[in-house]
Amino acid sequence: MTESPLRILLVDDHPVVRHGLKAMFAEQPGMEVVAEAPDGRAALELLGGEEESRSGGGGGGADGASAGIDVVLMDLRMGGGMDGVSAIRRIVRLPSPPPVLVLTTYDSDADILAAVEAGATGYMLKDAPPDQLCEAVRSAAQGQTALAPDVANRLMDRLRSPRPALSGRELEILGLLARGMSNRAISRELFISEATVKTHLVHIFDKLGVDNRTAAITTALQRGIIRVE
Amino acid sequence: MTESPLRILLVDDHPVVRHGLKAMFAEQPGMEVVAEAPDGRAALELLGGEEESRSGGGGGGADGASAGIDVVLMDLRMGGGMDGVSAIRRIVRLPSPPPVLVLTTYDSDADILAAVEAGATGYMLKDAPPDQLCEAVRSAAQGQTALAPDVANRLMDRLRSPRPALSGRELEILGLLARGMSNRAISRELFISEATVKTHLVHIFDKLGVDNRTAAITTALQRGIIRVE
DNA sequence: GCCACGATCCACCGAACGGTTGATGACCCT
DNA sequence: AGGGTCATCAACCGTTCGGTGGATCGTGGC
Repeated sequence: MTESPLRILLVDDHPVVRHGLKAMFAEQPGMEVVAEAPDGRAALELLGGEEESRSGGGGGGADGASAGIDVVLMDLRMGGGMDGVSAIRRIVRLPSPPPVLVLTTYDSDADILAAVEAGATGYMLKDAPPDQLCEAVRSAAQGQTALAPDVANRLMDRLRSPRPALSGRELEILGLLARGMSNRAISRELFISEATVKTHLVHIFDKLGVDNRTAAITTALQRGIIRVE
Repeated sequence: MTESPLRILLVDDHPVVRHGLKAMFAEQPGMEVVAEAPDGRAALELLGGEEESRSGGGGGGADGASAGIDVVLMDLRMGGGMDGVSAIRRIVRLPSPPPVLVLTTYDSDADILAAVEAGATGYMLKDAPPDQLCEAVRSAAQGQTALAPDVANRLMDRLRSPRPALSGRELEILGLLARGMSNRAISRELFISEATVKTHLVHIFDKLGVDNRTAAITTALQRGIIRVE
């Protein structure tokens, strides 16, 4: 149906993975890796999105933002450079943005939701078999959602039993909690009273379905609400 | 110097990564991927290590255990099948074991130490540039240690400021702690008194350099002493 | 305007936690 | 026999935490 091959932009900080995907797509008819980037920033530059300040232009070299890219394959959590989610958020704001298919190792709620909310067209895991991956890329290129089975299940679970979302302040306190800080220490850090910290904690425990701070940390980690490091 | 190419066994649960490594080594003269496995169990079978019970043999088909493999490239943390560390532990017990070079995403203390202690010849990270990787494979094939810079730094740090090791019981209690259990719950789980739990906790805090249970969990996670999931 | 929600604070109380000291038995190594 | 480590328990005490029931204030939506 389409005559020209799908032009793919790879964004992944692992040279090995980039190499593998490139080789994999090289074997597939109608798919071609035309660009690579080790992080979000480089990807945006390739897409012509780094020049946001140059508004109103349009007579530049590359025509438009898509810059000859039909689909972006994007890893999350890339060391050093721009985060995958931030990159997605920016890419979808480009004039005529290419669809972004996330390809990552992690399947935590936080990663999935952040990516989808940022505007990802699909979410695949790196342990997927090659043909599933190719199929997903083809779907994504046409703008259709492509989800790995595990990811789809997680989303369905979430819809079935919706978790109450933590407010911004609660997330902030949860983060400090996970650093091992006491209520008093948190209160001083945020310039609020200890009583307020306790109130927030009660709400956090409530929303997470736990009854003490250690359990709050571990369930938050499990659900990917917070992260170590 | 060596005339026949290095024969490599890849062990990784990600098809993409296997593909990438294969393509990468195909470009390198004197290196060749001759076998692949998605997990430790499959790797052992390829190496002829699944028949441990056949002791005293030696006149079988394949000569010895190495089965024509010069070096094993092994991921840790593979979904489903046998863990990478367990696989290494078994491989090095084979009659004439090939060197095992670990290639993984994670650089936590726990992973590195477990792998080295299990008998890994080297430890590289997946974000390493291809030529560094090839160099490491060559070194490993000759039985020489090959460490990624970050990994080497971590090990040196550890040697400079040796951490007191947690005892078995302390690790057990730390694990339960990280599940959000109270002292009383832990005591009931382990059939010991609450006083004993508290004593262990004091020792754990001491060794980790913290002063409360939440901080204990997070530093233990950071150092890779315990893991989420 | 009113209502919902989030963020802030207060007071009280019982339970849990953290720190200390001290003690016992088991085991291993020398 | 002695010294070291580990695991076990006890009593005590001050601090922190968790739970409850309030209260005020601002923002944003209907």
